[in-house]
Amino acid sequence: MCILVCTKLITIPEFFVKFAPFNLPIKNTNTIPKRDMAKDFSTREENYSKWYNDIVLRAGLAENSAVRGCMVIKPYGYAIWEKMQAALDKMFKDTGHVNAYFPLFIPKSFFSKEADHVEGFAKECAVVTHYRLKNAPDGSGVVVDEDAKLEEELVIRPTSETIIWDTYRQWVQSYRDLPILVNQWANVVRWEMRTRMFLRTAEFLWQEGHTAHATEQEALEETYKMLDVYADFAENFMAIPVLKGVKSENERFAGALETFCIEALMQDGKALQAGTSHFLGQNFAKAFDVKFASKEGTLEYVWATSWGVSTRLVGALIMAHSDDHGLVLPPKLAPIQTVIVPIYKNNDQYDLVCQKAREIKEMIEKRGVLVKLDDRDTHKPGWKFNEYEFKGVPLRIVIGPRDVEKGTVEIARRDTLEKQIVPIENLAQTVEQLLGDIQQNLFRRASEFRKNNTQTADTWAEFKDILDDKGGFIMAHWDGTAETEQKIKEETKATIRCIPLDDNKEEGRCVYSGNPSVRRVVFARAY
RNA sequence: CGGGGUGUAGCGUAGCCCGGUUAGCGCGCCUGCUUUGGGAGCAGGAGGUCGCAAGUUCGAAUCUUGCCACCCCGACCA
Repeated sequence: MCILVCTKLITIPEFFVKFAPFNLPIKNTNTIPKRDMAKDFSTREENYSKWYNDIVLRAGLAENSAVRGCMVIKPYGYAIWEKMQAALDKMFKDTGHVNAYFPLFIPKSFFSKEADHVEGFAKECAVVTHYRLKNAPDGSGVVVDEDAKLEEELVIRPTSETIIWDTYRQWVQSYRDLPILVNQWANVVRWEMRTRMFLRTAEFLWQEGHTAHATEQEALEETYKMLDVYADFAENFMAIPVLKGVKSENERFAGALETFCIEALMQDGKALQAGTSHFLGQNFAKAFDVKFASKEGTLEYVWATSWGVSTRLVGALIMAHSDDHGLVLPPKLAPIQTVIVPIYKNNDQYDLVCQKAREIKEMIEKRGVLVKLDDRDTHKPGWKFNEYEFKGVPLRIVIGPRDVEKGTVEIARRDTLEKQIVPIENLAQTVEQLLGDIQQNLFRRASEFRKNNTQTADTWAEFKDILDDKGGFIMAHWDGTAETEQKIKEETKATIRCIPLDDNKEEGRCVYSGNPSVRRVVFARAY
């Protein structure tokens, strides 16, 4: 499963910009290895979907499992998720949130309480109906014990609003109990028809924040605040520029009054929603009867938000930065930031070089850099180079007998594939600086790409031409109706990704209907 | 759930039409020697109920039927 093959080849715009020479006083050997086309993984241009899949599998991020639509996240992929979790969790705590955990199972009846919400999720819920197995009478294995039918069936959470709001009713009596600023790290299940590793799986990992507030204003502020946290994370950790905006009615979260999102652009010109923050109004408070006594002594329904990002971000990370040599990771999210590969011809050299390598490792680690020394004798240096390149390790340090003699190492950066010889003296500082450069360069490169793939369309013909050509974000006028949006989707598969939060008002005519419009919105084909 | 396709070693595959020695090859794996600054070479070796079940036949990876799994396209979606 999950191995998608594109029906047509997508041209990947060449966006790699030449990187400025390092501002370090060192010789640049700069031999960029050619990609060996005989190797058995795809390029972006050949087959983008396959390229994506090959990276996930070959970089050891995840693999398909025995359960259809579910993946096994392997240690290296999980390590990336853990780094994302660590950064986000800190940001949540820094903005006053605390973690908690709510059950995986939700009583079926909870879903009937909020009409839009059930409408949105009913079609993709896994349901637990029994609680016991027994041996089959004919000895063919185990079967469900029909006598163990649950009185009330349990839904495996597709999201936790219902169980959380049922709980919040118990927690809230007075304005003094507010706000509640809770986040949970959890798995959820949405029974998807078609799945792709990380981008859409039946079960996925995420965090969901659920907050309760006394006033509409405060809840709205929370919604915006968390959107900003996500945008900050995307740009500063993932090195992916994102558009902040509000969703159209069609794309809004089931049960929300307003859904805000960050939208990122992938290298194949498709958009990917990288995070959402919902203003839920009083919908859930009313559905679950969560009221509080205000200072004035009146009984009010509380105001709510929810917000989340998922393991889908790992997919975004892959598609935003990686190249035909494999994964490219931004240093801030790389489980291994620098790998050291020793070169040697015999045992004496091995001992000499590895001893120096260990010293270097320690020196760099003192700066808080995650370093791995690969001193395995079971693989050759060339093999290791390719291995770590494919795994997206930002920096590689190579040290051999000649280096030990001269007090140098070779250092290669993954983003530009450039190599240079640098002195061991101050190496830790060099590494630190290069990691910072790489982080910045990736963001700059992705921003450049987005800029080059964001176009305006004023006519319907233009609109369709852009989609047929290279895709990307299309800024176009829209008459604000769901009907027009639906028609555009049916004809082109492009949807409104968001209505940007910026202030760029501009009178115009809807690209489809010709009706008046006050601003451009962002269209794209999306994941 | 509709339409199409594919199941042969850990992975990728040849053989299938037109049934007939011991099912072949590449990668990977194991052993030994030589190697090690961009995926090492040579020699030897291990590994297969040919998706499952039934049928046709002297004989089935190959033909027939049924089932299962997976993949692709559509509807749905973070």
